[in-house]
Amino acid sequence: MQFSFELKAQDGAARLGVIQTPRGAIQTPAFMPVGTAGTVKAMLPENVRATGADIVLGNTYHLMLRPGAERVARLGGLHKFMNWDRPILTDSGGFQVMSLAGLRKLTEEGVTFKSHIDGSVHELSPERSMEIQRLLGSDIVMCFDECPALPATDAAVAESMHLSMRWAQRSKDVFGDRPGHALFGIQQGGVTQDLRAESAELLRNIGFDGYAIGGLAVGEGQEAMFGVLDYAPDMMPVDKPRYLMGVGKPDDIVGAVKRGVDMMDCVLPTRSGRTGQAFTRRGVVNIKNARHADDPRPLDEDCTCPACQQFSRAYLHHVYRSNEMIAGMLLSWHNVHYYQQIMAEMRAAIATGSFAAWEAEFHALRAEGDIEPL
RNA sequence: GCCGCCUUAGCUCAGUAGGUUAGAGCGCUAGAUUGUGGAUCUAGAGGUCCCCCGUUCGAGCCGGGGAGGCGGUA
Repeated sequence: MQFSFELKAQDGAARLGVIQTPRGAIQTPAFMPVGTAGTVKAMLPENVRATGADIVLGNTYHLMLRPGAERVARLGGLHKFMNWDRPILTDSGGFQVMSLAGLRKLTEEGVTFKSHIDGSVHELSPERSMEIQRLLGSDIVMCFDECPALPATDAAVAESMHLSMRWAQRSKDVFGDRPGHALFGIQQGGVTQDLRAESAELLRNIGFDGYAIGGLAVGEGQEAMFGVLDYAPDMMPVDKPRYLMGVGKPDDIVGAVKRGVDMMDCVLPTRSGRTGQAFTRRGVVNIKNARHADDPRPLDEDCTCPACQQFSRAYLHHVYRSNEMIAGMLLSWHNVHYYQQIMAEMRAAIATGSFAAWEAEFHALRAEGDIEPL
């Protein structure tokens, strides 16, 4: 089976679709939990799947350092290795070009990293990134790019974008023809419309299976990000999936879907889960806060996840404060479940042309705030 | 009973020749976190320096007495 995308419905700019891959379908708009090092941290694959996730992420840079792409390949590929037989999207390592800025050297050829684990030196280039993602067995491969931190000058953003576009061409050249596997280009250009348009055109000329919007949620703020999303999705081919990388908080995701984004990923549900922050319909709950210590009520009375069905806020507070591993497990589970719940509701709303009404209710419930203290 | 050591933030402890507003780590109270360095960062609250008396311009610090704790010894 070939990789394909079918647009099934549209409601305003919001799109309902389905991506077909040999490893299963991905209903869009889709939220993709992040499993950087071959695990959606603190969750079993079967439980990630049960929340409704069709696809998870892996990371080129982290898996390259440990356990090593060749080793994963020898062991049968990333899907078998981490026991997730559905689609996997792998980030190219481009984000680490930014997040590990202190540990790397950037040239036209690529990036030299000093391992944060043992200091060993590793080279990452478009060619090597493609090879690693092939060895991992990734279903959706991302071009190797540079994700500049914002704010930055237009000149710096333009120079970085042009480098990423040259790397995109090299990525495409090496990726070649791999039936059933997709290669996504990544638009850059910061918050400057002209640069975004130029980047999109360069990517369209190369031709990809999907188009990502990169370089957002890196310090520009939600208003600026939505400003870009007001025009960036329309710069992409209508018949290919559009992937907003690294976003975001629940209201970021709703705003992105509203503006025509089909796919998103973010570490927040799992990272926040591990650090005591829960996302609910009524906003954020910091379970570490002392006010939950005696609260027998669930995190969210309307939620069907195990954390909410089987445990009290008092218990979640206790296990978090006691550094018990189940705290990160339960809160991650809840957060991923909540994110997938939102996605399912948005897909249903788009299908029935009621996205605006759904969105209004989403914001109204959050405006009410968390449940009253006891 | 005697001898020695100890007593400073919730806990474990620093502390300057005797000199403004007494510190640290952890804990506590909150905040941040967006293609995951299981990371990190930010802010805040909290003190009868065991008690009393004395010396001194000035005592957590020096002297005396007392209380409590730990260890040794008879």
